[in-house]
Amino acid sequence: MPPPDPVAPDLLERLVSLCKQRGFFFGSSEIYGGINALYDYGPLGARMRRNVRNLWWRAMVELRDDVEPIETSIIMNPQVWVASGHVATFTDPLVDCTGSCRKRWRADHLGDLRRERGKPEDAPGCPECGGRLTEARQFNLMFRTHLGPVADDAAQVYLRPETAQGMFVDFATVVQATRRRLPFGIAQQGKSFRNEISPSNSIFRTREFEQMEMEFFCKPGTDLDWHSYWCTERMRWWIEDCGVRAGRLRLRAHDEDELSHYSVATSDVEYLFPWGWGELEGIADRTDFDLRSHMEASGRDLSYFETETNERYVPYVVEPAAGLDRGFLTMLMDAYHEEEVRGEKRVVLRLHPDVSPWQVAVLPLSKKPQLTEVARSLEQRLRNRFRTEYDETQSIGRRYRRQDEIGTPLAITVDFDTLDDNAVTIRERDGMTQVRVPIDTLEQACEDQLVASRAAALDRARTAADQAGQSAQPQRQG
RNA sequence: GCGGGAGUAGCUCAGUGGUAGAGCAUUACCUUGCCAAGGUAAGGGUCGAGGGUUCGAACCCCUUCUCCCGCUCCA
Repeated sequence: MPPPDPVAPDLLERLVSLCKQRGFFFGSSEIYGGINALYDYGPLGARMRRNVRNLWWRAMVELRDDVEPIETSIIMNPQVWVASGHVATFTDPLVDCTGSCRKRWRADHLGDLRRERGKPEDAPGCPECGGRLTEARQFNLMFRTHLGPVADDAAQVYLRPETAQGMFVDFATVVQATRRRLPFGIAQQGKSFRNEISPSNSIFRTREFEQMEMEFFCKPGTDLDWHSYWCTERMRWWIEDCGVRAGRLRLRAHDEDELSHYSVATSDVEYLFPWGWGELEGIADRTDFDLRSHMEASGRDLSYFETETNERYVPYVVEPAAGLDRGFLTMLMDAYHEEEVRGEKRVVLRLHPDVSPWQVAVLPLSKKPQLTEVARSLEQRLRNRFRTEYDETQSIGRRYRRQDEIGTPLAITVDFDTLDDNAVTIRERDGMTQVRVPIDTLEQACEDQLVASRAAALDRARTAADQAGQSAQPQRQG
């Protein structure tokens, strides 16, 4: 395994600061002092987050002929969570050390933790210091609430901790409605909620988050092949569609003793964060566990009849489940660069042009009416094709930097020559190069530049091991 | 819950008993006219909250609230 790339240790702090300042994301409810581990997405963040979500939708639904989308309710019949095992087992049993180290442990991991420290698995007390441990307390990670006006046990419901169960529960209905034959997938994006004991690392682990999940139903025996297929495809998506550098990504197969009770094979897509490798997506072969559980609990038949072979079976499921917020954070961190330009620090987000909040910024060289009028109407015109922003405040250099900082790949500048030659300059973010193009063909020129920008993003994602902290050579022309 | 860190301007922070500050950011005007430009001016702070000590508290003492980081959590 290659050594991990060096990562600036305070990168997260600088990025979080930038994100608040520029409106990507920030703590929720801040005027009331905030609330632990919950976040709001600001104007730029909401735009970018939607772009990421759309890229997934495009790749997983629109460009495929074997996936159907659904959107299921966040609150479901509570029996769903009994059948899925979440009521019984989606818990963290915790014990606290009352000895010298005062650490908190997972009660069900104590044996492993002791063994890692060279102690017998059944040794008494704290794995670290041997101190007395408290009784295990059970924390169910599901948020509870009540349905209807009476807050009694009968009305007890849960906020979903994963979107997946919606796909399982609706499997037969989707098959019926779409006349689908296996193999095919059901996909959905949506919020999930987990009352995490210890959320951490900004928006990486939060209690409210958005999942992008797809359950791919297939014939038993073909599941491992499909698992392999989806591992490849999902890695491709992170790198090629989102521009995340391959050198910072890895696909890690779970060890046998690490597998969930329902899975025979799971691989995680992981990114190298400043705090270590973190999971962006889990690709699990869930076998027929979920459908079978719901068949038993509901009494409904969720099996599938294969007409070609006259076989009836319960489908196996391969599930690629990605975290939108984690992907969002990953793309920001992966794109963040600081470099020296003419003795000044330049902060630039080398975001993929399909991810960046804006694609094209339209800037009059100065705030003279004859320039701003042209620039404003140009921006209006380009809106039909691109995500555009107009900015006329302050000096042109400052505005270029401001756009760099939020990852806008292209800036169009209207100058005094424009009034004579009917042409404008397009300035590109990464190389800071400029070309002059006639206004008549501006849409096509922008499109060409974005194609080039996508190619550059792809090239960087595939080949660049690590550019953090390195200075790119500034280039200039025109 | 435990341990650590931190709450002062939109952001980053300085200010350890004597009139609340800096840089950046924001707004307006002037100048300039292609890579974080110069000038002038303006706006913006119950110094997290409460109590105490003191002639006087951002600063000392007590209480409290909140956020951040870690405690290996599987999106």
